[in-house]
Amino acid sequence: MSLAHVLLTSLLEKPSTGFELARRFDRSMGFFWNATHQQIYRELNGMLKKGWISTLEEQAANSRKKTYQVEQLGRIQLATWIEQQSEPAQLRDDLMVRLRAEAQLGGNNILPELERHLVLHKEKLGLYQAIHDKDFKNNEPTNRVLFIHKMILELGIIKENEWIKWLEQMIPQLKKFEEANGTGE
Amino acid sequence: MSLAHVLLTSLLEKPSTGFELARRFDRSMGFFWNATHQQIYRELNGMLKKGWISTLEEQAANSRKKTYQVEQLGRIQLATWIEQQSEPAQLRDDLMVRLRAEAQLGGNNILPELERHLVLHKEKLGLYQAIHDKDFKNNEPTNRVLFIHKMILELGIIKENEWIKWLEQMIPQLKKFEEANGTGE
DNA sequence: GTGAACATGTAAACAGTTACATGATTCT
DNA sequence: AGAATCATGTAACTGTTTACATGTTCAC
Repeated sequence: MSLAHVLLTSLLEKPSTGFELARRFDRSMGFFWNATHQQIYRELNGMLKKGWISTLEEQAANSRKKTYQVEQLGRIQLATWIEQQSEPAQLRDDLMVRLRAEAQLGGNNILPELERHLVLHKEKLGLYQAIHDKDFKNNEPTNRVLFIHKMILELGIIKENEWIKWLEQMIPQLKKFEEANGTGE
Repeated sequence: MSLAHVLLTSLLEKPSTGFELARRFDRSMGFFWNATHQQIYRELNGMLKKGWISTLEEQAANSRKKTYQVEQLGRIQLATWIEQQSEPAQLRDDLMVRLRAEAQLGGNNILPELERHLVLHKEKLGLYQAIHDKDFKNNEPTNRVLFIHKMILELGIIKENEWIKWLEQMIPQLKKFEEANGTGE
């Protein structure tokens, strides 16, 4: 159950509404965890009941908007959770399943999807690099928090780069097999 | 719902029992998809009901063992599914959540977990490389199916390598922050 | 004032994990 | 005969996704 802890971390950085949290997931946070707004609201309600977080009082009474902040209980929970071990995330990659299925079944129809993914990975890389340029430019952070954020971002960049390299090797080689097999299938 | 299609692909390669499928997941298949035996049995029963797969008749009547094979309906399902688009798999990485939480909360307690993960990734890399050496040695496969299997395996190797490189950069730098902060606390 | 973006929620369906239980086969 | 491994299953729970519904705020 990491979602609660992602949210706690995010709220520690800045008290926020559920909506803001969801949006932040689409940015920096999103490349190692993501969640839909429904999941987030449910989790926030749960944590509110357990007393891990609370809503800010100052809110206008006529608004539905609720800004959450972390309570002491939430901090303790997060600190306890950090100590726990977890196994490396296991891949669950639809594209690899499709690729292997297509290999078995034939049809030579996987190329457009590979090319589409190449574009998507390039876009994501561009986004990450833009954040990197903006936040870390050329100076090495002396602050431990910033250093960790930078390293996490760089891991994201590395992963996108590797995907791109792999796809750029895969696509032309599959095309060769297609040619070798003749034009008509 | 990819699990069904992973199983279909696996069964196309070779008719198998649920147990055999589960075991195969721990090997080559497992590095881009994995499932517990309970998931597999449930899915197999579901596909059996839908007529995508069937059991071999030849089985001894007094055994509980059931060997499944793909039916025409299953092939059609798989072929249809391959055509569909899917978004790149999104990461869900506990370790990154912990790292970012620890950055925010302090405590300098994440290093042992990073070192543990480094060992795990090295072990996994060793396993993949052993499979690679065994199956593909030094000769480039001319067969399209084998070529795809090789490329998928190499993607796994690349990913483990990148993790190792990243962790080997991260760990000493975090140790520096620890030292800079003094021995106590 | 109306449309876009902000903001929150319920309900149902689907997928994945954990705990528990049991039978069959093979090896010693 | 007993242990290890092979093999399958039920039940309960937890987590995730999708569809649907609705109210609020801000800019034009």
